[in-house]
Amino acid sequence: MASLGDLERVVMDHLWSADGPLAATDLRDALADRGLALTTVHTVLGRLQQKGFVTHDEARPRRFRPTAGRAEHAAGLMHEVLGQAADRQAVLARFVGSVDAEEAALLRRLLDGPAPGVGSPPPA
Amino acid sequence: MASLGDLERVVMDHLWSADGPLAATDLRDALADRGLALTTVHTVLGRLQQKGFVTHDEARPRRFRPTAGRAEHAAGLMHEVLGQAADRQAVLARFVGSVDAEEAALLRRLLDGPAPGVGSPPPA
DNA sequence: ACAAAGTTCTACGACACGTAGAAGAAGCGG
DNA sequence: CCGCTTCTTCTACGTGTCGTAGAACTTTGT
Repeated sequence: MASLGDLERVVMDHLWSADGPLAATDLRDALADRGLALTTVHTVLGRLQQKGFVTHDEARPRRFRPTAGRAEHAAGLMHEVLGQAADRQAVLARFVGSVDAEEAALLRRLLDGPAPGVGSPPPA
Repeated sequence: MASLGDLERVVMDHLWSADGPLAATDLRDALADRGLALTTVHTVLGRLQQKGFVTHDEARPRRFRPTAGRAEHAAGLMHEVLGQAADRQAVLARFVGSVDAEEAALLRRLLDGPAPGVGSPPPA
């Protein structure tokens, strides 16, 4: 999985938080604090598209949306890290050993049976 | 946590796999397939040191060793990913939902009680 | 003390990323 | 239908990181 630059990550965050697909102008406005030119937003969106993180529809003011939800993305990264490790057991052991009690409890619940309501809803 | 370049990762892999600390020449020899100059190895080691991934002793042929074990590193990365996520529950749910049965069983064991023999031995 | 080996300093080319101008394409009000 | 505005694409530049290594300096062994 390709990695994200700073601006790329910020853009993805906005897309993930958004209710629906966003146009480039929406993002430029959302990132108004950076005072970015619209073309800059487009360049970033183009790169995100090349990397497979976003897609856009065919309608004319292109609307972009993430190809995977924020949680899927993060879980995917975790898997990637785990997959690269030679000794997955050891990694999982360290990982489990360092999660806090609350998360441990959550993990137990998740392992004992797919938690209803927190399944795998497709991204908005 | 800073990220690793390709060569940096290879070097770390060697250090992680090694029994004890390695000198620059050991690494040059271990990476003989790349035909790297010794100075190249030193540059990489210097950058790894700056990033906090390795330390060296004071003895004259400097001997380098990782500051954290391979598993600690991977687990740390997983935590980093998880920590950045807004909705940690959702991420954990996706993560657990996509590990294979064997790993799920391992996770359950690890959560139920620290697995003996796979504790947290400090890196060699 | 001298040669060999090790270490540090500095540098360069390639590439990713933030940034944006210029040019082309599409839609809209008249 | 037509020009104006907006959107999109193409291309480019500056900076930082990384792989790479030469040159110079330091330490060690004999």
